[in-house]
Amino acid sequence: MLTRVLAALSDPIRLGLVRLLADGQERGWGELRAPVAKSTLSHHLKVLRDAGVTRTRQEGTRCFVQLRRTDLDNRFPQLMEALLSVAATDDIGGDVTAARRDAPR
Amino acid sequence: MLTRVLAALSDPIRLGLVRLLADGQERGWGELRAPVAKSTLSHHLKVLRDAGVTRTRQEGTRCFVQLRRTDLDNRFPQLMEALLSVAATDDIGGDVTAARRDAPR
DNA sequence: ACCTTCGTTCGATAATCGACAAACATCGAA
DNA sequence: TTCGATGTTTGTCGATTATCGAACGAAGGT
Repeated sequence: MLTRVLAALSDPIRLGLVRLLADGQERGWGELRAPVAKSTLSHHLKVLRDAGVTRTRQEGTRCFVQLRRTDLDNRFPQLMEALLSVAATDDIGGDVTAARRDAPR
Repeated sequence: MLTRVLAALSDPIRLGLVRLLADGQERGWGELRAPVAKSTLSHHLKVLRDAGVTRTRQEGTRCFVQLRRTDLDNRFPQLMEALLSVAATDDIGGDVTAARRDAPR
């Protein structure tokens, strides 16, 4: 549902997460750095997952998040491109980053 | 703010209103037909106005609503185009219509 | 002046949301 | 098997949201 996706992306932190994943690279949950508690981050990732924006893969005790770019592009042509472009220009969710893969939490 | 616009458009009724106004034509408030009370409709129009999506012109005792298409296209290139295309395909907010200009309320 | 129309604003209510800490579940390592 | 690391779930808080009906204020018409 389009409205679901728009609601999911109408939060700066979630949009920041999407920006971070925009290169198509899978990211480890533990790499993600956002100015919220981990339970809140888990919540945001669940919202994105439930809206069909991201996919989560579990591997042992840790999991990896990925943007469902091709699915989104099929269902909502041009939308992510337009969105990511504006979000980058305005640096929305710029406080969401990724730590080095071997960085301590 | 992008997130503000996304939040504004994440409601089916508001997206329906935007679809209705997508042709650039100005519409009389009284023409608008949505399955909500008039106070609720007023609220939705205020949300769209405050997000910079629409403009309202008052003329005497009635007012006219218009999509700020060129402003939106300048600020958020390609966004409305992508959004309106998907919304049309999925018929989101299809229960929002416009009555004939001389129709009774 | 009075009434009507039009849209906004005001409460009220129920639902949802973002945030946190704390408890929990799972899995690998020691 | 005990421990530690990793995410999720739960409970709670305050803020926001969608909705309604009713009251309101501004114009215009009678």
